[in-house]
Amino acid sequence: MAKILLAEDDINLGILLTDYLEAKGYRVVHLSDGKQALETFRTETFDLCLLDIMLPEIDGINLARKIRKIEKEIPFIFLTAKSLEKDKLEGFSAGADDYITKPFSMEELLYRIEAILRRTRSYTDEEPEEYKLGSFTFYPLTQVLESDEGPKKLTTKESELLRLLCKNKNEVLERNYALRTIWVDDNYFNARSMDVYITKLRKYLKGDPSISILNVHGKGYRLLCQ
Amino acid sequence: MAKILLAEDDINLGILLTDYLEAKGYRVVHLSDGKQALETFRTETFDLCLLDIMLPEIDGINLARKIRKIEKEIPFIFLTAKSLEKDKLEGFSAGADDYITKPFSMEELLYRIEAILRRTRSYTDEEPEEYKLGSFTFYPLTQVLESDEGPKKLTTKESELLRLLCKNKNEVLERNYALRTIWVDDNYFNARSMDVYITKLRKYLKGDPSISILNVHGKGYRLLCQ
DNA sequence: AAAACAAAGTTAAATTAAGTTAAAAAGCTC
DNA sequence: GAGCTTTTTAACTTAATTTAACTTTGTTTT
Repeated sequence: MAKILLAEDDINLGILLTDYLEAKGYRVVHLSDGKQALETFRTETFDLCLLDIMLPEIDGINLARKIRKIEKEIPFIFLTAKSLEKDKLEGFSAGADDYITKPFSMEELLYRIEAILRRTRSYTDEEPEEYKLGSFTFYPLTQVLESDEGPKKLTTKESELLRLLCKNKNEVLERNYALRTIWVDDNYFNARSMDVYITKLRKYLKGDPSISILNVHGKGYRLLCQ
Repeated sequence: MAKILLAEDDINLGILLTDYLEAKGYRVVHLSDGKQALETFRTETFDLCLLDIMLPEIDGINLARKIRKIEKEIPFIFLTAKSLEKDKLEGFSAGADDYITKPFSMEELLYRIEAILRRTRSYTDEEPEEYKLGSFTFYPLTQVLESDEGPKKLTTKESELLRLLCKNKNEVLERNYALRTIWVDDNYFNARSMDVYITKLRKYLKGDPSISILNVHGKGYRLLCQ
């Protein structure tokens, strides 16, 4: 299971988070200042960093920059008490993968952690070069969907959605899972946006009647194919 | 972390800058006149100089010229209260890497410092001699892109952009990161300029269909190659 | 089973991002 | 400072994504 570096100076919150995440099966190393966190990062390997923005010694954003220099691919989630836009911008420029404003629910945080680990793993884990879908072949890396008619270049969003459907071929891909993975945030508007993309994918795939994207009401979608 | 020489005679601003940059993890040595700054530069080593143009004893521009004689490669950023064009011109002729007009935000300054350090460091870090891109070979140091057709000399901007793409081969190179690294400032016009360079690079690389520069809408570019 | 509600589907418009090409401006070199 | 290259600006085009408005389908309530 994933190993998480938690840098949080509020001791109570830190312990709470550690206990919760450990209960969910993660390994958590909790440090209460930026300097210690950096030292720890140098000597151990982690899958994800959970950094408070306001930290003694080295603040979260600079800590992230330093960590990024050591390991380019590691994902960050920033925690912050203030919902200041400025922080948010700075955070993203330091390479934040996500951002959560205090107070937040443990469950919300867990969702985001899982979404990020899924995203980062999915590309580092061996990604299939191609998916066979009836008379179609989908190449997720190049974002191309090939049919008898010839190749069709997909947009990023189309391709990511089709990729998730393929990974869960013949099983239910949950709406929220997809939204969190592709759109990060599963709000109303992103959900509408996803509807539009489902329509587009159905249109692209309608050449072969053995392939279809079924809706499972209230749950998600099932990509059906032999 | 980088060590910065700050020459600023406005004591309040000097202290403010020193505190801010130290909080961001830099080591800062603050001097309030040109003579002291030069003396200090002779006895210690720095990674970057932040010089006010108006300084007692030796003004910022002449200070820069003297410092350049001691260390040829050191980057400068000039600070000035007046937005006088004349100053700007003189500053650049003295070898300024960047220029910031008071009043400026601390964040703005930080961005520029980071962009410059990235640029100057990236060349001292071990840079690959060549990148293999399908049937192309790109030599970042000599700025040459070689294909079956023969070698093509790239311009500085073309080469730097291709270099960043290569460094992030098969992953997303973020637009803003590239803009800040190559163009220093990620404003609208520089972004348009970068578009132009992407078009140029695509044209140069179109000889090999296995190589392509994919756009990831709202994020950046992905240099795709086997 | 009709009404009420919620979820999903469709289509088009609006918005924002990116692509292309040419011309203008800025930098060099001799 | 003429003649070159490089870079930026401009004008315009195309494309990706989101929003909106409206329709259909499924589920629950009474």
